[in-house]
Amino acid sequence: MPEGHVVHRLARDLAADLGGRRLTVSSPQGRFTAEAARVDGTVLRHTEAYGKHLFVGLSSDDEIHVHLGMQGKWLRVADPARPALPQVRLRLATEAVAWDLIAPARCELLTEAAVEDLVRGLGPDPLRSDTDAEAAVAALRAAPGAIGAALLDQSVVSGVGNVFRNEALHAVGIAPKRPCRELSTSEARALWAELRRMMAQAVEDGRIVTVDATDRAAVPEAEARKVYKQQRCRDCGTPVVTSTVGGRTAYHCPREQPG
DNA sequence: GGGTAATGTGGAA
DNA sequence: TCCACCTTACCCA
Repeated sequence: MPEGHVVHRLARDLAADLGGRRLTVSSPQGRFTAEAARVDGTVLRHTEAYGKHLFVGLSSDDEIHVHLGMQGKWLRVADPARPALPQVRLRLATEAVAWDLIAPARCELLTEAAVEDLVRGLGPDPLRSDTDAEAAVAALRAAPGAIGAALLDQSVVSGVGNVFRNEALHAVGIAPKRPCRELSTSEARALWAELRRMMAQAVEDGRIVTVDATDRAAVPEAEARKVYKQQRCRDCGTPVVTSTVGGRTAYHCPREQPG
């Protein structure tokens, strides 16, 4: 269940397994059958993540665009001879390995021009090296409404989901309901830097762990965050406050995130 | 075995 | 603001 770190990690892992390889493309579930037939036998040229969007570029000049939505996931299948489950929307296979896409919100073929249009509508992605930090800071300060809502708006910044917005705001001591226009430049800079740090760490970990731990992999999922879905703040023990911000449940520590 | 929430988004109301 | 979508995981019985 994917925020941007999952998509960036997938771009990397798919490229490692499938980059430069000729693909057998199929849609066992049937909702991508015509498109799969069109690109079956093409070579995977590159993969790219932008926000929560994944693009798989093929030698036919088609791009497969995948958005996982809330439930989508890719499963790596070590034995490509093993038939896919019937609910698999898309299988990308070589003779060595297969990747199966389950329950995506979107899976479609786009032209490169259509990809550019889509990406143009996305705000800066903290996980990309080609983003302008000062532009991101300006966009955050200029956004209408609360910072907790702006962080979920993919046209303001992209790739941030409900876990990162709550954990990053906590890390920099900003309450989710603070209006964007009230944020100082230094606050917005700290928030952007924290998003970049936290999300990059999550790409490496393959999960979101924001508590301090020597062995990050050993932290149980339910205890991996400081405020998100926590009863008490894992820094100071203060009861976590829940509210609705930007249409989703926000979590914050009233002591460390005043206002 | 059933019921529900879920790290998301877009369209209807 | 609500709801539908796609599926899984976890809780409860």
